[in-house]
Amino acid sequence: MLVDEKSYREKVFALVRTIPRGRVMTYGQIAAILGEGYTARTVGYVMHTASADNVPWQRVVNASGGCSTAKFTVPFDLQQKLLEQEGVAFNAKAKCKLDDYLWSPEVAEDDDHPNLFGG
DNA sequence: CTCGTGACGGGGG
DNA sequence: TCCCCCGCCACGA
Repeated sequence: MLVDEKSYREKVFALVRTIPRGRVMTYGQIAAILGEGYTARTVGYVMHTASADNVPWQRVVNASGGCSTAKFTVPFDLQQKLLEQEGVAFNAKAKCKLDDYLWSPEVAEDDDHPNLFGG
């Protein structure tokens, strides 16, 4: 690859772009996969610089399965709404079930879930 | 170069 | 189970 020396941010974005519709990843998981130098904190920082045009930022949630963006970055619960449109269900506590929706690029083929994107 | 910030995560009460 | 505190490291002024 000609551009293996991507920016710190580009690596995060590249990974986020691999998250399929109807699935999510957590900041900590992304940091763990990218490895050295990456922490949930920095991944979160990087994500806030992302553009909706370049990255499906909505598919990144915190370790609790909730939307950290709901606090102030975007109007109210936009992220949750976007995810719900993709088939990700949230409970009354505004958390999605990570056991069902968490995406792992390394075990992508192991998915025994139904086609959430079906539509 | 230095200081403070921030879309996080884990442990204890 | 929820809330608070501390540590983590890239970025911007």
